[in-house]
Amino acid sequence: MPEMPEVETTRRSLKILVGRTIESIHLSKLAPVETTTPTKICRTLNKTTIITLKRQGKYLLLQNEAGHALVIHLGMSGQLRFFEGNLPSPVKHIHMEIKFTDGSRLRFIDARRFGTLSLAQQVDYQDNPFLARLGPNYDDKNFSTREFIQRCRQHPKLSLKSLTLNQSVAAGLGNIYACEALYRAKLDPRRLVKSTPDRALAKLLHTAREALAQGLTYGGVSMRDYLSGLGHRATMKDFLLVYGREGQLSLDGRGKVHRIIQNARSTFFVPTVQK
DNA sequence: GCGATCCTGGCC
DNA sequence: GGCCAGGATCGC
Repeated sequence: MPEMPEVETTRRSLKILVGRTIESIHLSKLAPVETTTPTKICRTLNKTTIITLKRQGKYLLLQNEAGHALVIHLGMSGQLRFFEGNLPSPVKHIHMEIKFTDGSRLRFIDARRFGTLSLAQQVDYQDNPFLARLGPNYDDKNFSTREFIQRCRQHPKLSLKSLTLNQSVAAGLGNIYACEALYRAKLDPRRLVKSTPDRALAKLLHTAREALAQGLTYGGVSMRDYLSGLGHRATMKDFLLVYGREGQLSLDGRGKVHRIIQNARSTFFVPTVQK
């Protein structure tokens, strides 16, 4: 999926939605609506105005004046695209289209339908089961190293790779940045949390933040189908140290990149560097 | 914990 | 045709 930098890039590009009033919402028959119903989504948001765009981990929240939010997860292939004028058509896999009173539109396009649309109506969003499960955001400045380590210790049997992908420990990393963070921390993705000292976990938090921050600087990875909300290509792909480099040297030339499968996902790492 | 699974599409 | 894909849940 789009990971945190891609979602945050999308959020920033969609701030132009603020102040727009929803005229209507159309959901496709196959729209990945979870934990609520299309009717509820429409009834809750129709004729209301978007006042803020927030993000929790990889979830985007479009919040209205009543504090109710449409919660969007882009899954693996989801895109949000905003249009003011002409619409490119025909476009396949449009699963949601919001029409605003000024004639502009927001589309949710998601070929694989791994994305989700849901609602959060309480101030703390804890009524949304997805958001309730999330740990603190990696980019939350109040998220301390101490708390991160405490949260890691709740899962002693997880491999470090599984740990970094676990959104309840800390939210925002996906497969690419998990590989990048582990490489930067010189930690073997197969290593278990229980055999990893606090110092190394602290390092991992730091490198995860570094990798995400760099991703954000370049506006996301843009592997094959990611586009920001306005349709610009991103370039972070050119800066990945290990992800997607099986059989090649890491980008910084420190060793040969191997690919293994963990939890049915590819892990790229450099065994001679990561211990 | 791990593997299977939900989907479609791109690439070799 | 087979393999791969930025995610996350569910059942064993």
